Amino acid sequence: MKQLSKTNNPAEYEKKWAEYWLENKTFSSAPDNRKPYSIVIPPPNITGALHMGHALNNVIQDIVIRFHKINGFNTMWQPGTDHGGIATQNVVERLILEEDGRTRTQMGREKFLERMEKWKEESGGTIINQLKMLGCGCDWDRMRFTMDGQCSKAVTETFVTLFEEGLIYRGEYMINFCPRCRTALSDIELENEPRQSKLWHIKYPIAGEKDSYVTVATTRPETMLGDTAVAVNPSDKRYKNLEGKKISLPLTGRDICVIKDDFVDPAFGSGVVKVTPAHDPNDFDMGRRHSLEFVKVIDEEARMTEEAGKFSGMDRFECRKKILEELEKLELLEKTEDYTHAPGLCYRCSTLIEPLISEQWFLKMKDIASAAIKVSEEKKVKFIPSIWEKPYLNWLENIHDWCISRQIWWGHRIPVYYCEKGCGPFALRAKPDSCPDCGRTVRQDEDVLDTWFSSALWPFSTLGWPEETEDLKYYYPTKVLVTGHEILYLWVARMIMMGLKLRGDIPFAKVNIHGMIRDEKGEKMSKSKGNVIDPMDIVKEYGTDALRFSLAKSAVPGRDLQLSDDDFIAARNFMNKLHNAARLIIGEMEVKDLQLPEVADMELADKWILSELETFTDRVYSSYRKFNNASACRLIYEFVWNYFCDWYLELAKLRLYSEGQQRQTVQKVLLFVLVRILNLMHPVTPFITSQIWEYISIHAELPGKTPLDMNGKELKTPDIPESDIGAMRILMDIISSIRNIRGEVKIQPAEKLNVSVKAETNDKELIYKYEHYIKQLAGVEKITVGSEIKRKDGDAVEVVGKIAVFVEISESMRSREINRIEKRISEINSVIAGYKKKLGSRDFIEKAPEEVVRQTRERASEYQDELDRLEKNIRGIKK
RNA sequence: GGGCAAUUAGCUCAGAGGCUAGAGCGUUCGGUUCACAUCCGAAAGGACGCAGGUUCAAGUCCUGCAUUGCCCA
Repeated sequence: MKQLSKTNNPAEYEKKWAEYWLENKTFSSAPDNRKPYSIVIPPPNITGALHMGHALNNVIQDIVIRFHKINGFNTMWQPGTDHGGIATQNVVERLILEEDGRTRTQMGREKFLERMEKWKEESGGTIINQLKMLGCGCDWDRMRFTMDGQCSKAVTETFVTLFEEGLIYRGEYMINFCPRCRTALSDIELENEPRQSKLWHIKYPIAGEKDSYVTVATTRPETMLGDTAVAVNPSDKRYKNLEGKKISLPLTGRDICVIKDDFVDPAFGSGVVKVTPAHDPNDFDMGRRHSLEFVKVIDEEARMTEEAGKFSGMDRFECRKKILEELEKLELLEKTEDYTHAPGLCYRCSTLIEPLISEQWFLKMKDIASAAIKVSEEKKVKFIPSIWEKPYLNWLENIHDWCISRQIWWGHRIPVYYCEKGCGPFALRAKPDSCPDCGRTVRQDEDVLDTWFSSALWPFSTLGWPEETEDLKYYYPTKVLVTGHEILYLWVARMIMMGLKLRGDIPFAKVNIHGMIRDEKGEKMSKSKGNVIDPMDIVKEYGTDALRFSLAKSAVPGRDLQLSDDDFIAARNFMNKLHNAARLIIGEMEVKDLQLPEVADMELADKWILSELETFTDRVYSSYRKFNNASACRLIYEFVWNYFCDWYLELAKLRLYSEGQQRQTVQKVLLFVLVRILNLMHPVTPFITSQIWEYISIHAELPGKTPLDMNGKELKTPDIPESDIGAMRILMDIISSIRNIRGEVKIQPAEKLNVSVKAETNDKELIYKYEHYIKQLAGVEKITVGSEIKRKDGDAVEVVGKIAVFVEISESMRSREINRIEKRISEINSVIAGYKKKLGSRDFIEKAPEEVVRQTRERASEYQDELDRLEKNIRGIKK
């Protein structure tokens, strides 16, 4: 008989199973007459490697998929990768700079894109391969890439459709420009990080008046060169006198006007603000309201323009220094304060954003957004947990038009063409040979689309849209999207909007939003902090299942996860526990199939564990259905360790190591429970459960080839009378009592005890019948049971309901026993006091439900009984 | 400035208005038992952030406050 090893060794079998699922195409799916259960992966960027966030996100999805597959759904998990626009281009730009010292502009667009393709081929599959090793049950034959032919077609179709409807337009607006990435960013691609900075108070002389000036405060003195006004709040009485006057802008020789605008906060600085319409979003709006001049003094490379006069060509920070020096010399710098503010940073490279005016492509969002608001309000799309609904709605209600053009090369080139003569722009599904209007040569728009433009189409572009494919009909809408909250706006909301707009239906019915991974100190994991845990290191050290289990167990809905080594160790130990339980069961196994014995042949423990199994199964199922994997994991852990192993296996040994009919009976129950456990655990820990399943299959025939191929819940457990469960609990309580005495009074575990039990008829029979349980688990030599049993002098005592347990102890242990009982008595006294107070309240008796009152009375009297017995007995010991 | 969340054992966290508020780790005591020392048995450890309120009954619901974190402007 093949034996399992003494400790679980995941490295020995994990690779085998990962490959098994791939080679057997276990998770391939095609439309059929079963109910579909489809999800789409949040496509990871082709840059970089798997981090804990990916691991968590994908483990959750795999749990969902495996759970539903076990339950008979036709599951389809759409895998793929995202081209990752700016992020990916940055990586390759750095690479070519290292390789041969060239920038992308030196290299040229065509050559650069070739290099990008090559790089994508070489390293683009890293994360996907790691996901395969984690056991992720994607339909790998359906692998997509946001820039492949299929997805690109969807992008073009979308752009042209929206353009034709007039929803996409080109315009000159203030956008966020990253001078390092050299591209526009949408307003949600910024990050704000508080920075220690200064607030400079600068004196602006009033034109034509000697020694008369106003003071403006700014965090960006270099933009003053582009000021075209100063503004005050119309209600600010202090500055009534400025009306009609001009300000002589220092360092430029220009005179600028004074405007009144409600935007100005009279409490900020002096109440006068400088207005730089070309370099600040708020000033831009003011500039428009007051028809101010827009003077661009900083360019796309963050250098000062010609307009900056003698500062022209300087870097923006260098210019700031120079300007401050000069103002100082002119005695125009009134004061400098420390100031903390949170300027916008590029979410890809953390460079300080430069607000610039430029011509970009925008998508009108208002109407599209209102449809997305409606489906959430009508609960057609549900957020889990629901707290995310409000931020989602709030964002949509205040939505801005989406700047979709990017000045980079890696991405979907905007399908817009211009005629050399000036016809157009034309948005077209295919590049025209010549201008549709005049026949001259055309050129394509230089810009590419925002990465998120293509990912917004992901749930249907992957299924063949714009073609009306069978896949699309069968799998769309998908059932649930599993993702983190950091891309709620960037991605989730946009998918819903695009799904509704282009497909006329929601892309998914539910959005399961999980937390973020933090380290043991609660800090965000980041490369710069150096506190990242590489999931692959954890896999190597503890095994994939341990990684998966600890992630799933920590992922309480709506909360961030804090992970430390302890979590992985605990999960590893649990896997080992399961392994060893299986080892015990399989090692002794003679039964050939999954048939439970007749209830009449079962012992009490058998009935008890089957009943508990049923209860736990229901609770685990309900947790899985609510996407509460953490709860499912905790329940499984509790059942396997504290019920099955600690109690049932220990009791099972009695029959397992004996001869006769009962040896078969207990083996049948053991196998049944084990198989159900494997089924319940499989979604979280697919490797070890498959491995154990395989070992079982050597000896016995199971209804499925792996835990995935059968639904353990369909194996019916018999109905067990409540009284049997109660009886088992009494026995367990007696055992715990004896163990408690042993531990507290410090009797060596090896020392066998003599116990006498005072019990009435029914209980007496129960204890007689199952005295071997007590002997086995409490280390008891001899038990005497009777209704007339009297405590012998010096015996230790415990009370279990109506039963009193007496344990013979030696003279030297008496004082410990007295302490123990006295402590217990004072404990019970305070409990009883609580009950008395409750039961003494007329309100409680009258208003609480009858059932609660009855229960409370019962418990109170039980405690009173226990107290009485203990008090009676302690006198005997003290004698 | 607005919003949201969190605050429970030394640590990390669970917790269906109603059993004496739980687990894991850590701590203490005891264990070479034929599945497992990655283990077994026992114990200690808690005004559930503060102050009010609702309720027969509040860790749980409501209000305010404090601290921390996140999102939005």
